[in-house]
Amino acid sequence: MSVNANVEFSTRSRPTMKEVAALSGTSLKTVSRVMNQEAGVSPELIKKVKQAALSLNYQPNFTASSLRRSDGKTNTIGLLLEDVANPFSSALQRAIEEVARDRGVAVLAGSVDEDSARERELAAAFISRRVDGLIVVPAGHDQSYLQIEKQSGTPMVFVDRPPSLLDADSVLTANHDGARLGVQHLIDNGHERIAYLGDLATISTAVDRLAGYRDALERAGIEFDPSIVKQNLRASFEAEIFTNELMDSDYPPSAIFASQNLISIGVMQALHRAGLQNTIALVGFDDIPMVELITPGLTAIIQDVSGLGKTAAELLFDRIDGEQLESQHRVLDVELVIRGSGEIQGPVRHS
Amino acid sequence: MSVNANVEFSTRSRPTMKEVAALSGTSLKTVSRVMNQEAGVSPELIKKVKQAALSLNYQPNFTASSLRRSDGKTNTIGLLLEDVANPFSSALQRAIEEVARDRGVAVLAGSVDEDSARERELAAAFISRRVDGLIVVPAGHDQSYLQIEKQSGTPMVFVDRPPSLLDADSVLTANHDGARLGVQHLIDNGHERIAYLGDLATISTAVDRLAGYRDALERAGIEFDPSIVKQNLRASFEAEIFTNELMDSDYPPSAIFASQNLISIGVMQALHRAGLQNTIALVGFDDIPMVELITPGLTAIIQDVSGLGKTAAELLFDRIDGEQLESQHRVLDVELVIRGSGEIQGPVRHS
DNA sequence: CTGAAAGCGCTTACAG
DNA sequence: CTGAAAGCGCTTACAG
Repeated sequence: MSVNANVEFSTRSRPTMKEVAALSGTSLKTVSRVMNQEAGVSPELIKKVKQAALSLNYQPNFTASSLRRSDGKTNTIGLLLEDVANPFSSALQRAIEEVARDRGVAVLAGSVDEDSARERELAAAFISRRVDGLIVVPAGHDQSYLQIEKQSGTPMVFVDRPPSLLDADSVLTANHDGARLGVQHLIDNGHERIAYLGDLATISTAVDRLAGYRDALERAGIEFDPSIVKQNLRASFEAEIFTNELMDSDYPPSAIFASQNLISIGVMQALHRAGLQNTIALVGFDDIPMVELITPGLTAIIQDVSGLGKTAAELLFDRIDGEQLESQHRVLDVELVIRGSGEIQGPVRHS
Repeated sequence: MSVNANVEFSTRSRPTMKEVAALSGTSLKTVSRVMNQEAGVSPELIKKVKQAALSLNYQPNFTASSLRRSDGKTNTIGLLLEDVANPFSSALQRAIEEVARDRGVAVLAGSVDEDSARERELAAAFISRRVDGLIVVPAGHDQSYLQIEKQSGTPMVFVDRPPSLLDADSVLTANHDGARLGVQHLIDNGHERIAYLGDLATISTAVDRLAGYRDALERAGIEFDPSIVKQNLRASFEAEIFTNELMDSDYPPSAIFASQNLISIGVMQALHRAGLQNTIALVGFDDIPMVELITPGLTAIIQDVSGLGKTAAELLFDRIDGEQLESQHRVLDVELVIRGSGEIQGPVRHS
């Protein structure tokens, strides 16, 4: 049974300020004053207007007011994420929402899916809706298309990956240093033959992490061996396959550095299946869910995803508030969390 | 070094159709015709207008056009989720985005956090921005505040949980039948003493799953024992604690039904820590990530989260397109995925 | 303290 | 095929 069968299909159009004015016997301008809580309206008129608004169920039209208002703000920002469904993106979105919420700002979000055409479409869609600012995890390698938009006064902040061919704010993780730290940890535990399994070589974070890996090897005087380095792994199962190949090879590594959580998962699956999880050391970049249930626990380089989102949102709102600074570039530190997999000892004896 | 140091701080205001008209020597209306690809403009004028638009970097203002257009559509919908950061919500968001994307519709999303005040605030924020429709995972127990909005012609669809005190479309999972199926599976494997660990008793899905549990027991002639039933578990660690209590009790259950993935994780942690993961059977509602790495694998009732989002979005767009149907109520089937934890045999012998 | 007029950037409804 | 006028729902700038 319908709760309100009698009104089910009646569609009254939405009341306007003009109608509220008519019902309350005042002017449009007075209604506007009351709705915006401007000072200098007599208590009687305030009461009348509020009553009329209530009885008509008046709901202010924020898009109309934003069109006319001198600041032109829509109190809406746009978020371009890798994929709203992946844990990194959604943690980012959550942290940004938190900052936006406190300011009465709504958040438009979309998935770029590592597709530069999609990135431009989404940016255009948000711009045509006149968002007050943009937070972007870029997929393409040329953000110059946003130059005009930036000059037109739309603040924008890049997160996780820096913009290319565009000078703008960015908030990044210490990818190079983080990877170096992780590989250094394996070296400290007696490993020399350390494989590297990485993401798409077109993603800047993957490039930086590989550089960090090489840096750690170089500092320890270990030669770089391309045969135990694999990039462009796009899924856990690809990492699993390459791990199997490594283990079946003539000269397998004693340790693995996984540049990303999906890759860590693939490596762990391969090691578990081969019964090598307590033999081959593993350090991963990024945390994985439910890490407590797996033995040995994953030793990992953890990034501050909430911090990335919060910092990006704060920078963005500073710009929206009119601050005119040079481009800001923030780099957030990582943390090495020790859980067992990275402390499996390697063959090298340190004195 | 800045890529464009010379223009860094110059903020040109955004060009309007009027300016494009002036530059191209045509009228505002002709520019509007060209931008909207209306038929009946001479090729020469089209060319002139396009050139002028390009040289001014004209970007259409969709909010302004939506204010004037007769359909009034903003091509934006609003999503009220439990928490954009949780996997269920973000999978839902992703599926909805997919459908919206094909129609050129942008998605506003926000987290309700099981807070009914927050639910109303978010709904109001989206409504004041004149979204074309709302998809809601309700937290509160009274959605009558949306009645007026619904009558005003804003389509809305409820997902995962039905609306209360409001007649509207809904897309739900078969929670009762799914839970019954899971508990039935444990009974079929020889269990009679089956504990139930559930979420907040104010959430309708939790209520339905508990009812499904009781239904399965009743059908098998097993008496309901409140001492091994716990509701209102809000985190994995709470489920872990209660599992420990169960195991330490005088008459522990031989099997556990976990009504939700966070609870499954807590139970698994407790069982693993006690070394009982191959002794006590477990079936969970909802999948957990990385299930492949854990032994025994979690036997689970899997819901079609993408299907929920896709169906909800399709229903919503049907309404936005003007279909005037009675309220639609869809219920999506679940699947029992067998992975080992639910097939641990209980004490009862079936002939 | 209150309100009539103009205008935000567009589209609609008309007229030529 | 083209354009001048009016108006979407509001706020601004001004006058009383």
